[in-house]
Amino acid sequence: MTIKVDKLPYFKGQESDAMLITKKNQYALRAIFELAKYNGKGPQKISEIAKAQAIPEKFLEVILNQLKGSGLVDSKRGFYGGYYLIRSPEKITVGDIMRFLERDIDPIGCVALVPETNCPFKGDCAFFPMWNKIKAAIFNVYDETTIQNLLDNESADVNCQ
Amino acid sequence: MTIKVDKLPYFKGQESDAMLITKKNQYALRAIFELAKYNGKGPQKISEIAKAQAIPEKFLEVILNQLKGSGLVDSKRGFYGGYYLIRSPEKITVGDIMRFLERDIDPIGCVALVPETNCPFKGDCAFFPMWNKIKAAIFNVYDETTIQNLLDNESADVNCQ
DNA sequence: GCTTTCTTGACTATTAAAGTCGACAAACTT
DNA sequence: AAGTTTGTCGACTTTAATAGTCAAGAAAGC
Repeated sequence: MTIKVDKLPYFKGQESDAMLITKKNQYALRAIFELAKYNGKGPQKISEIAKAQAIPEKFLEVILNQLKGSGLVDSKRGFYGGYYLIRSPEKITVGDIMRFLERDIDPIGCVALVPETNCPFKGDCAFFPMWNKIKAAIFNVYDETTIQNLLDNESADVNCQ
Repeated sequence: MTIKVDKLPYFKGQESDAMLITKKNQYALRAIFELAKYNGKGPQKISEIAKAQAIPEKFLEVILNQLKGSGLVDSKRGFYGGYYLIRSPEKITVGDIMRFLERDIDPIGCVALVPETNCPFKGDCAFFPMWNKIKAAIFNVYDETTIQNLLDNESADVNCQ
């Protein structure tokens, strides 16, 4: 539920206990956030984004490549190549990105729909309404947060740095 | 974000991609839920709880033992031994349980408090308000859900079974 | 043709979480 | 008091998703 910090500066692998988001998905968000900074200023190189956001470069290659399927980013090869947004930061929500990243995961997300005979979760039906509420609450926040909002946060310098 | 079901009936290990909750914590919730069913009717054996909720017995031993530290459950050894609640189901919220289970995890949960020089997350400060909102939204649901509510769900038979 | 950069698929590594084991200590039975 | 039953506890092994890497190839521009 929290983002653990005690493994800094170089922590690998998963965050601990019930993290909200995988590192890969964090990287994806941060990459798009970084692209948004240079929106309209031509393609950004993977290596630049990786450096700016402290993301392992080779891993970022994989991630950005996948993100092309989202319709949010596109790329160009060669000397002046790189990645760029194809939708403006105020029209991209975190929800758009998260939904894309989680697209291959079962969209129902409910053991309640599993045939009774297979269902080892005798008590889970009772929990189902709660998990649904939580999921809705999370996506409510995701959907109301645009990349532009995040850029604004940074320039407002509300927190550290 | 979802609870993956395509590995049933016996899936081991983690759920996929950014699950809300670990299996261990799910087991803990379900164990307390099960205890609540027999609240006031004497101790329930680990083996019975394990069977009822399809939890690996030896693993459940570890979990229930830890839960004793929460002040929500207690145990008794011997022939008529087992576990039992020491607070009534309507006075236990999911939030109580989750907070206990996550007690050893950094309570601040914010990279923003890491000294700038160590901070590899150049963009994370911008994300911080969003993560905070989400965390609050989740615990809002957790805190308003009592174990009694869950029992009521089950008897209402809203979903499967 | 040379360099740069993205592309692609297959590959390996890591590590938290999941699950197990066995000797022991209470509590009750007869 | 001997013998069950059941919880206790620490150390241990296993698992599998996530994380991260590699190397050969294909556009794009100079």
